[in-house]
Amino acid sequence: MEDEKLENARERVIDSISKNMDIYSVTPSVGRLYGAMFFEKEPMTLDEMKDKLQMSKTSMSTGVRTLLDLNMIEKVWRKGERKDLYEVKSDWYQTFTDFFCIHWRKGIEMNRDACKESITELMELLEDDIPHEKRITAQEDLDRMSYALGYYEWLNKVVDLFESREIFDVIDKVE
Amino acid sequence: MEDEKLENARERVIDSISKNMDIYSVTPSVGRLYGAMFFEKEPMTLDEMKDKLQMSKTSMSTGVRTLLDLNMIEKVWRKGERKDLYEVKSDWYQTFTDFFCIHWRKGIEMNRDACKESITELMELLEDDIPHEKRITAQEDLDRMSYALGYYEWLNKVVDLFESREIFDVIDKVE
DNA sequence: TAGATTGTACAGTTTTTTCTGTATGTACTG
DNA sequence: CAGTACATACAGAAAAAACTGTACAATCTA
Repeated sequence: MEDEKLENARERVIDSISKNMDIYSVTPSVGRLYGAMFFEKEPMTLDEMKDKLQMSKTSMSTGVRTLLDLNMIEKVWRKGERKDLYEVKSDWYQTFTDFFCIHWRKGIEMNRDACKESITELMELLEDDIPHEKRITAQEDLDRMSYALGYYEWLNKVVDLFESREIFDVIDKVE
Repeated sequence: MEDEKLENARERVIDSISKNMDIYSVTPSVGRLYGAMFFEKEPMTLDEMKDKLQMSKTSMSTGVRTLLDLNMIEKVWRKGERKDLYEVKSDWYQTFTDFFCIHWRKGIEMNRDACKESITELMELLEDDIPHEKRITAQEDLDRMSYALGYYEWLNKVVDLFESREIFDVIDKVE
């Protein structure tokens, strides 16, 4: 009776987390795994996960690796315990900023490099004596890429804001 | 000759954009479509896209819809033109904040509601006379959910920061 | 109104991703 | 050292997603 109510309350939240974990580019199964771990008092073993979620141990293994890569869970060491133990990282603010930073830095860097390289090429091209029409196109592309570069610079600063934790000066954590 | 250089410069950037569009949860094909439109001076029709990308018109149609949903491109009206025309939105800062806000609000709202509902249930449960052990569990779950709620509140404020454009007071746009 | 033209719904195919069971390497235990 | 317990690599099966071609509804043209 009380069990059921407790279970329902948990299940609702786990379900919601699972459904929304796609914002972290993660499959619902992995989301469910995270949700399950979130409510577990003790760190979990792969076998416990597999029993809980009724899935293969292999899936638990890969799911755990995914969550580790996302810095959402961590490995716990406990003496005399042979199995690996995992629990969710307790600081969700940190988890968010980690994800945000990794996610966007990745996208920024590569695009910025590509833009820089192409900008150089186009500038060289513009020094040559080329048909007027090509010159126009080159100049337009150059403008576009320069705009992109400025945007990436801004975005980088936004990421810095989170990475440096200054964001918490702007928006206080909620206790 | 110049054509080739121009093409190379573009292709490099389009390629990079395409590869990195997964940060917008978008397939490389759609990323390539976006990249192509980015460099196109004039708004494009579906047929032009299909010729450019050598893909089916259906794919262009769904791709365009995806990009429209993301507020990354917009429909352009031009008199005497029967075909639909599309071009990339020019304000990338706006595009970013739109995406950021939609993306995170979605995740927040549902989880927050789930937490609220479950919190209410658990509080009711705690008013009853229940076994000590259950009481402990209920209280622990309650704490976890309250923490989550606080975090979501914070995240909401972060989204507000972007939506209200105050972020540009914190981090200036780069010209 | 008949005849084109255009965008998309839909069904089927291909490709990609997720999931599982077995097999294997590693590390602990006695 | 043999024996056990564990996590994961790998290959194949199942499921999901992306892509295509056809069909059709809506809109324009004459």
